Amino acid sequence: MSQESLHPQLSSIEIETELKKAGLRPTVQRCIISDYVLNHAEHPSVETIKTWVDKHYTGISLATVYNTVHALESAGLVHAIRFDHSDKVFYDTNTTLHHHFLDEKTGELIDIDPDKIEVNAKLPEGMSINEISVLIRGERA
Amino acid sequence: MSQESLHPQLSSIEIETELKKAGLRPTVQRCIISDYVLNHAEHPSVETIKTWVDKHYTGISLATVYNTVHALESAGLVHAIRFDHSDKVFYDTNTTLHHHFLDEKTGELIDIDPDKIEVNAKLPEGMSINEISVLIRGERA
DNA sequence: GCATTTTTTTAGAATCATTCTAAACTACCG
DNA sequence: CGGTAGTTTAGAATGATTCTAAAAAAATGC
Repeated sequence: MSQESLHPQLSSIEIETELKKAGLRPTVQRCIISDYVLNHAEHPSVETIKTWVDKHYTGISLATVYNTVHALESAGLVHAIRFDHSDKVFYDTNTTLHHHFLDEKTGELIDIDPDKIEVNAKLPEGMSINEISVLIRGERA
Repeated sequence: MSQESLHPQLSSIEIETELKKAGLRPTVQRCIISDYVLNHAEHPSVETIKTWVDKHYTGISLATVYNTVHALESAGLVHAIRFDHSDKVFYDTNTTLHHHFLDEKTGELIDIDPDKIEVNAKLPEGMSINEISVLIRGERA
């Protein structure tokens, strides 16, 4: 599936090396949180992460969840995204350029591969483009 | 300029009728705030609005600024937008479909007319499209 | 290994944007 | 006018996030 290219599933062991490679110490807490965020969650918010963590482990503080997502973000493993419809920050595992589809019925957010969307922009003189991101709102059958 | 089609400049008198037409009482505070938001500001945040209001008038409360932008929003005169780079809500005067250009150097946000950007999306089966919005990040010379 | 240094985790306090509340005020309608 | 409904207000409450300072854990050096 094309899902695979968007969310490469790393095993728990790989998480540890992934963190190390990114210059982050693979502490217990970080491994737990990062495994969830990078391998299992879909655009989670901090709230989502904390809820999941609390259900499966004890004694991981909210501050650590924040610390960890910030560490992942600075390391480039994750991307903070925001949308008009919510005041929450979501974290996107997919740090390569891609687009989003928002199901307006369910609120579900789905990654769209960049080669599925073609954008042609005629911008005014002097505007240079670094990045284009598209949000499509709609519904899934 | 194409600016005109995006930000129709209403005179203060028209503001009053505009508010009435939208079913909002044209109170003194609302006229002041709405005139700024609809006629003079560019994608203001509540903070921006409050700062401006405080500089030009006295005794308008923060709560009223919030109340007013919410009223404008429910009336469809304004649109709340959020971007990855900021945790603030911005209000967009232009409620018709359009796109945005974000100058990554200055943080300035510029409206882009929809006919300047062509989008071709090949979505998976069963996804219907209600609206497409494009954000271009780049720099202006 | 053990002592030292550095980084991480933590609980709780602080902050910031936003919403709520309840009382005072204003606008509109007869 | 006088009453009713809508609006404004200050300040309290909320919710997300950041900060703080101390305890814990990990890495480093010998």
